[in-house]
Amino acid sequence: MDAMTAPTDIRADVWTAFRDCRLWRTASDEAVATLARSARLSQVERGASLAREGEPAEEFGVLVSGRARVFYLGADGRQITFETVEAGQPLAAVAAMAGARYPANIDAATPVTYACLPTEALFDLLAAEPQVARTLIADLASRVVNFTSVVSTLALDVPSRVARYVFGRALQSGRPSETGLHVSLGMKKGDLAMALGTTPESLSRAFARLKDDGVMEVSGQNITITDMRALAALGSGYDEG
Amino acid sequence: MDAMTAPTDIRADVWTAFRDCRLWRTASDEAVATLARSARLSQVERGASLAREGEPAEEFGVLVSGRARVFYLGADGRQITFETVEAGQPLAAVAAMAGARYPANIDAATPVTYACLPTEALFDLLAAEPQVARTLIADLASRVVNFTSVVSTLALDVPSRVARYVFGRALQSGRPSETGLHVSLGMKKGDLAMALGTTPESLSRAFARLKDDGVMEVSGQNITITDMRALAALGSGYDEG
DNA sequence: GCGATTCCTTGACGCGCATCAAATGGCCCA
DNA sequence: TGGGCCATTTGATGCGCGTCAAGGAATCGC
Repeated sequence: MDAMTAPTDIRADVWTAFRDCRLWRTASDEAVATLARSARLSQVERGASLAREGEPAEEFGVLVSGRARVFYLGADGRQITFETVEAGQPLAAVAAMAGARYPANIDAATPVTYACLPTEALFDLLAAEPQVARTLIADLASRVVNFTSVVSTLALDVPSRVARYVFGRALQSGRPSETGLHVSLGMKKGDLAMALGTTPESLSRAFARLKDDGVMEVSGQNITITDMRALAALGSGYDEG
Repeated sequence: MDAMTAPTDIRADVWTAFRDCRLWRTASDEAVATLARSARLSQVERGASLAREGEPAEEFGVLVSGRARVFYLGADGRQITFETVEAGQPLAAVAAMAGARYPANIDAATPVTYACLPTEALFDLLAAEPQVARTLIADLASRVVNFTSVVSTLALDVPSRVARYVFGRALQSGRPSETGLHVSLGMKKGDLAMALGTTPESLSRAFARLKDDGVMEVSGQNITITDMRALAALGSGYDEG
């Protein structure tokens, strides 16, 4: 992706993560290196908590390796996954920029390495390179837009949410074959259930129903879409930003 | 609020709306005036549509007078209100900055006057006065945080959503008395039902239940909170930004 | 004061989903 | 090959909420 090799005083994986981070995509290599140097690295095991709802957000992070899950903890202990964060993506940056408290919880979904930065480091970068602001603003705005899609997804029933998800996967990684469009779910069904704000049981029934209706075939994590038109109609409103 | 009077070539109400707009709170009066001058004014009646989901967002607006409702239209025609926009607040600015399509619909809840601007006008302002970026970023970030609260609210059952709303009202405008904390709902119950993503019937039952449980007394739009602790527990997770 | 409209409440009913419980299937390892 | 563990499925049950329908209650008009 980037021709530049890591500065010798920065770990290669850390450099890659920072350089890939879309918040400051348009920043210079030097500015990114400065940012990376001021970071504090942490390594935690699967299941560890990276942030708890309600704590003041004075730092933000960049995920170096592993996967983290951002979720809201309902009053009754039920949890809804907002998003899954992967290497090179910012962690809790929004709360930090808003100067607010964390609005959600973050857990490590796998063993995770992440870099921690004080919020001010980000504003220092903006002062040094003002053109980065436009990138950052566009990114934040996109996040707001994406959240509206999360909300609207929750307004649909479970089969529709599944249809929307599969349709989205098909758009970005579907492989045609003579029997239909092949798609992989990309995660275990239990995890998918959580990401869609439902339970494994209901998800299973939703797949059974979509199968009965002749929309798709299901075999483990592998899906064959047999009626793309019906799938699109079910997950209606989907648009890929 | 502002000592400055409107430039003579700008309508007083338009100037007030632009000067009050929090997106460029830190901009100079001249910059705001430039912005206001490049705006196109429109006036529509109650119920008119200001933006439709799916249309490309090449302009954004500032509400000069009246109230507008931002809502998502579910597949079955049900609608969920995201927020209510009042005078001096931006309209569809997020979608414009993201360069995306409108993710939601906007209707006039009352007769509305609004000013329309091309997206580039905003970026011109940022180029002229870079310090505005920080304001804008903080505001956008807050919006993202607020959206997470919308999502988490939808994860609660209806009585909890009501409790959360009343609790929030109590924090910002509760008046103590010997019988309890007096609060006004601030809108008709039918409107509140929509704002909370439910129906008037369910809202009515929720109030009845809260009354039975001894949490509050209800009389028209006037609420008397008799058990603040229980109310806070029901609407748990609330935090005032 | 009286009707008309709008708003709110109450009851009955059905649907979708979460929950509990149990059965089935896949996979690794001994 | 057999046992244990986990993911997935299936069935039964109950609850919350939206819907339809009807009955008050408040407000505004004249």
